[in-house]
Amino acid sequence: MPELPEVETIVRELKRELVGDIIIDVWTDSSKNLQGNFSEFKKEIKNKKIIAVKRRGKNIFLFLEEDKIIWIHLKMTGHLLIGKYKFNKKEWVPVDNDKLLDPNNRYLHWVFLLRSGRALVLSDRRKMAKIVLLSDTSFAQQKSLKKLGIEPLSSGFTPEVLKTILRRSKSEIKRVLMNQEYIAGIGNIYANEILWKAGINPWIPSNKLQESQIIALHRAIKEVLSQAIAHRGTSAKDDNYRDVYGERGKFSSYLKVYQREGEPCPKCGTLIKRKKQAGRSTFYCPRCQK
DNA sequence: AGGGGTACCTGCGGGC
DNA sequence: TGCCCGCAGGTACCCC
Repeated sequence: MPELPEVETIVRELKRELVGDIIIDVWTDSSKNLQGNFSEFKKEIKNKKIIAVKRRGKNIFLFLEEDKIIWIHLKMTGHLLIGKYKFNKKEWVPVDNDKLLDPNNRYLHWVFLLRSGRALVLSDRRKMAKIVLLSDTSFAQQKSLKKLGIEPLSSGFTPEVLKTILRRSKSEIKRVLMNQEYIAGIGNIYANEILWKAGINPWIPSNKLQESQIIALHRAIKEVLSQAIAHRGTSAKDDNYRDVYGERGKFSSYLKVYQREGEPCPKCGTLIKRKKQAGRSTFYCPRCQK
């Protein structure tokens, strides 16, 4: 589900809301999300204070005292919500009635009860989200984390650096953008939007991009991602994404091609096309992105 | 290396 | 209405 802008929005709020709070208990009906044993996990994190929250690519890390790190990847449909919840017969429901309408409350699978009386909740319709308990040492040993590419919004991500990345691969440019080992955090929505903005064909080999295209691509990556963060992420047609308060992301109304098959390209009026690429939908303007 | 496919899971919407 | 199909923001893994 969430890509860099959504995860960044979530993490900023988690940081504000959770740092200093203490996990007093944890409940789940879907221990498959967890790598490892649930009772062990519970024992390790119970009564630990949350001291920091960080993001890396699409990964979320809750740093607890005594060298415990909860690593969460939301995958396609994971959501983190904060609020007051109560156990009603056999399911958790929000105490605040306004939140009953949040579709994610139907799929609550993890509840972290907090000393403050609130809960951090993971909703996950497709149960693919991943939770792993790490220590500083095991954190440093995680292969998939070690392999993560550069943060596209960091100051180190310059046009020169992008050029070096692109020259390394003959793969189609959209695949490279979505490959977390090259650049961390871009998924299908933003890859589509970025390539449209830069006027680049999603199928051209990464190492064939012209200098001017690399400059345009670099600018598009920075602009699209930071604008999406400014609008608190994207809740697309299926209304899936919500922030930790259950609010929609407002970048949806700024999407130019994603889920706009058959609609006119905002630049030239040609109808937007959709084609399968690497098992995903690629939306593009056949005229602007030749 | 790089492209294709499937698996993990579940639900929704469209077509017939 | 009911059923089948394709689709979904991600990623790991297998095959050629």
